[in-house]
Amino acid sequence: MSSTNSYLHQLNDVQRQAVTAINGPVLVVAGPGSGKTRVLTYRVAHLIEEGIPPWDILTLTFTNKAAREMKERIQQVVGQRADRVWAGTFHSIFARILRVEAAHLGYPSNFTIYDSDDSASVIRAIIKEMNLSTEDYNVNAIRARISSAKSNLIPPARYAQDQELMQADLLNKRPHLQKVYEKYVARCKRAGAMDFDDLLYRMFELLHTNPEGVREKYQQRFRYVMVDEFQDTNHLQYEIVKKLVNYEGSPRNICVVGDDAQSIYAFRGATIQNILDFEQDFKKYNIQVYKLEQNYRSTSHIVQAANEVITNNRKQIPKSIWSDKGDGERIRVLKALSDTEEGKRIVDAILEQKNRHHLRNRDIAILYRTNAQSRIFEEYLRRYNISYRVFGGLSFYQRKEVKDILAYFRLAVNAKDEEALRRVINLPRRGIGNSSVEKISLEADAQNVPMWDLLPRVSLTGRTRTAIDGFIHLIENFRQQAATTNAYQAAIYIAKQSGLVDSLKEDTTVEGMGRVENVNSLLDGIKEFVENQADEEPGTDTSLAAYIQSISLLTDQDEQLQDEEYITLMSVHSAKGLEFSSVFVVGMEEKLFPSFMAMDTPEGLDEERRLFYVAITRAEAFLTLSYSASRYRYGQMRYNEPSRFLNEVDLTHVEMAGGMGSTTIMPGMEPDFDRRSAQTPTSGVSGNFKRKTPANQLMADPKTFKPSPSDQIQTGMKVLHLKFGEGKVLAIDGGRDNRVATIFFQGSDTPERRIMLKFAKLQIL
DNA sequence: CTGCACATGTTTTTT
DNA sequence: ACATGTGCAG
Repeated sequence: MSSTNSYLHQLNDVQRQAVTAINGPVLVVAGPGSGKTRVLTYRVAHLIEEGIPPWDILTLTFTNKAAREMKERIQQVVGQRADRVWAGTFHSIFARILRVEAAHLGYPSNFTIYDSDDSASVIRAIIKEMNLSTEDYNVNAIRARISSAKSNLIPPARYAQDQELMQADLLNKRPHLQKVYEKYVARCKRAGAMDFDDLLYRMFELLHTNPEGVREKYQQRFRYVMVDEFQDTNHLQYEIVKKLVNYEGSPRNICVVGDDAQSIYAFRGATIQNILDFEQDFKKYNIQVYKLEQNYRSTSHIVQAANEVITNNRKQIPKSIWSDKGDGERIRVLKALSDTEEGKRIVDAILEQKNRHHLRNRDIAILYRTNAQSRIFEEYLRRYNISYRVFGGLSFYQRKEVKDILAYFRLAVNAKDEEALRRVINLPRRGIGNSSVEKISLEADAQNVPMWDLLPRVSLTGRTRTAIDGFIHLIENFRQQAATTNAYQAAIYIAKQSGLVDSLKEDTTVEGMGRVENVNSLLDGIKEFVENQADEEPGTDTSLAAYIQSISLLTDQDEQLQDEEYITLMSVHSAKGLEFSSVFVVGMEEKLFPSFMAMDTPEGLDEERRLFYVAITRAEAFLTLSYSASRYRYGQMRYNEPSRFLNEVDLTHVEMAGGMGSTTIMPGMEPDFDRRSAQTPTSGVSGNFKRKTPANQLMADPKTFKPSPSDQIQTGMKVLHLKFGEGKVLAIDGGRDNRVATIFFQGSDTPERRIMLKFAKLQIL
């Protein structure tokens, strides 16, 4: 039956093998644009067609969007049965299970999920209460360290015994970090709250301690497990997966799909070691490995450039991505003198492309290393009247006014939630100031009870006492509402009675009105939630608690957009998994891309390079890279050198057109503010590139290497190149600002190379 | 307790 | 540049 199924004919040989190998462990290494999602979804569809009950299948992804798309695509093949598959993010699936099993862990089933801001706030309070120096105890650094400890399965007690960790903290002048960690965990617990890491950690704990045989329950439940973006999993996630599938007598029907070259989240604990470990761990169970190497997304120049770039990394799973879509356009490189000029040139180029190639806005993306870079492009896009959308930055749910009202909702659902309590106990002002809150907090800590429980009996008098009693009454009232009416009714009630909306309305500035607007759209969203839930199946949960749960794992990225026509502006990180006809990767400069934070270590640099790899492989047909000689950073003008990554792209893939500003735009559209930036337009395209070199062939010692100024380099000189070693300059040609040297490097497989002197690092010998 | 001036710390961030 | 947090005077 299944062999005649049409979906199998939509796959190439390797893809089909990966889809139909349903028994035993499978590792799929999937290059960019190689049909990874297709394989994953068809594999699930295939399982169902083969008679596996959908509810036996678990697919874990990283984003809600990926999970949703997968469900939709499975549905297209197998229809409604797709709804019964367990498809979701690690966090959402585990949260769902943890709500059911919460009692085993000493948690209420309506536990709150703390986001990163909540976590930071808890840590900040602990540092303050312990009277630790806020200078040495940087909140974000501590949060990262706690997160990393949890991700590596090191609870506070084990942390205390770990000499290496304790020693490192001591050296960083944070000897009490372990104590902060311990308190943090205790506080989350007593607040009935789990942070993002807890959703994983507690899941592991549940399977590990195995109360009343829950482990076996889920092992039998999930007989087929799949993991997407496996290169992004951290140690803890892999340990959970192993608990689920790697046990005595297990069929070990586990399929992981990933690409080591696209691992860009090492900074938060993701490790490609998991891919290597997976191969080892399942070796004896007849593991099958498939490599998807055909790229269906991009033309050859782009794919080959990507291949070249990534070979500069020290470690990787060998693979060769190829495309049969033809050479396509060469990669363009734009140079600008300032960040403003970069903005203008990019937007000019966008206009030109739109005209010449009839691209729609949605075909185009501007990708950058840091979100702060978006502003200048926004400015020009606005001026040119091109619609765009910026992704990333503050999410809707992170806005203050939204968080404030959500805090009331959270409190109505779980009164133990201390972060929510701190947020709203004096909002709007009701005369319960910092010192009172501090007192309650310290007392709660001493007695190890939630702050909420202490409110009635904490020794405060007079006005404050009255205010607190009023607050208790208010929240009790809200709890009542939340328990008896649906989410929308309760939300409206709370918004009014809390006084929050009224106090927001007092601010009649544009921003103030925007905040009221945001609260209103939140309320609209809740209304929609109630209606949708009611539509689903009669009897589904439309409570405020259910609403809070549904949004606490959502981000802005999940927002479904109509097919509006806009240009996409986002960080390279956010662009992973997406594709566009035309991609502009901007800010290709040292210290920016690669980031100065990651430049010092080889591992950091490799990750930046993978990030660049991700960036360029987003492009289907047109790829433009740009850099600027200077830009503002933290309010200060900085001068930057072009990114070393530009050097790693072979010249053959780059458009060398000397086209001086060939980016003419339609007459009459030239904005006059251009005159304000008194910059002369630079001559068109340029770049600094090298020819193909084998990776890891350092022929000069980087420690003693000192590049000479490029304008001193003349014909006949002996020079040293970092990668190619010693060479002789045979000739120099090109314009004054664009000199290209032909250099003969002895012993290289392609001894004669043409190198752009402007940036190439050469030392005169 | 509240409001304002000053100081501080800035990569990326699926959840 | 800019937002967010802390300290101090009223």
